Amino acid sequence: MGKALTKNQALVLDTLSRADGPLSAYSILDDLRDEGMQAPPQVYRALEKLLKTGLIHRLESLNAYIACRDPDCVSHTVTGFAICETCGDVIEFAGEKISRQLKDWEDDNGFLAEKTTIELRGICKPCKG
Amino acid sequence: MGKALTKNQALVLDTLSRADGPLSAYSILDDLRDEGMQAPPQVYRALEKLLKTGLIHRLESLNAYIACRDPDCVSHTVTGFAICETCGDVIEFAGEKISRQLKDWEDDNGFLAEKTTIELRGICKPCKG
DNA sequence: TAGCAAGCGTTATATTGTAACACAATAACC
DNA sequence: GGTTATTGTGTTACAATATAACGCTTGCTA
Ligand SMILES: [Zn+2]
Ligand SMILES: [Zn+2]
Ligand SMILES: [Zn+2]
Ligand SMILES: [Zn+2]
Repeated sequence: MGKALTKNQALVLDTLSRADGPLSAYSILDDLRDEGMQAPPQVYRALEKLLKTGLIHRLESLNAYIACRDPDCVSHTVTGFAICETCGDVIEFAGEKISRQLKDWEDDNGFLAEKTTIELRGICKPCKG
Repeated sequence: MGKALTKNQALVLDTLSRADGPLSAYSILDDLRDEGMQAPPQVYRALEKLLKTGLIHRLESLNAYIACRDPDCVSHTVTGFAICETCGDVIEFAGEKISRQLKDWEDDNGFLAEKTTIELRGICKPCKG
């Protein structure tokens, strides 16, 4: 049972859920000025919590955040993101096989991964036409 | 035939090559003050060029840069990095199989990746003991 | 020799992220 | 209940990362 969110956490999550793409911390802040959010630390603290609970993801190559839209995300070993450079769309994918390949590499090399980042930057199907 | 590097590009590459781990743009700048490097744009422009030619890599999850140490790096479809949170070591790996899995996903989903980021954050073999 | 592309040096600014502090709400415990 | 530990809050100030824009130089090359 996941803990209830605080007001700020709920606001940030709500903003990310409504957005149709990744948002920077500062654009979240701007969106929430009217709701009483006033300074970066408030946003960053909420983001940190939401990341820890897996409700959102951080896109490292964009310095941006996105709400998790995959219902079984938690069950995946790794989550990948395909980011369209043209329309900005982000597709979250599971990559079970990739996950296994990475595990193999880890086992072979004695590396224990705590977090895995997989991000593709390119052009999505609709944008290719 | 790769073009010769300019002075600034050579300086930046040299700094990254000597380093035993990833460096931030600003620490490169600090290292090169005595060599005449004075402001961020000079470093960033050199980094951009070196990235384009594949001589260095950018670690997205660290906002840092590292010299390529894999002799056949260019022949790999994707390059992965395992970053130890304890000692800071970075291991560059090839991931041919992973590359193929990603290609499969791309084909299935009509996505054309131009750049692929794979970064593992965790603990390396020596640090685990 | 004129034009062009790439790089350079510089200043200023934009963007992203934290440290630190005092206080408030919440949860845990006896 | 009352005490205490944990977590979150609001705030100010600042650090770290990255880019815009300008005018100039250099080396090709047509
Ligand atoms: Zn997810
Ligand atoms: Zn697209
Ligand atoms: Zn490489
Ligand atoms: Zn290590």
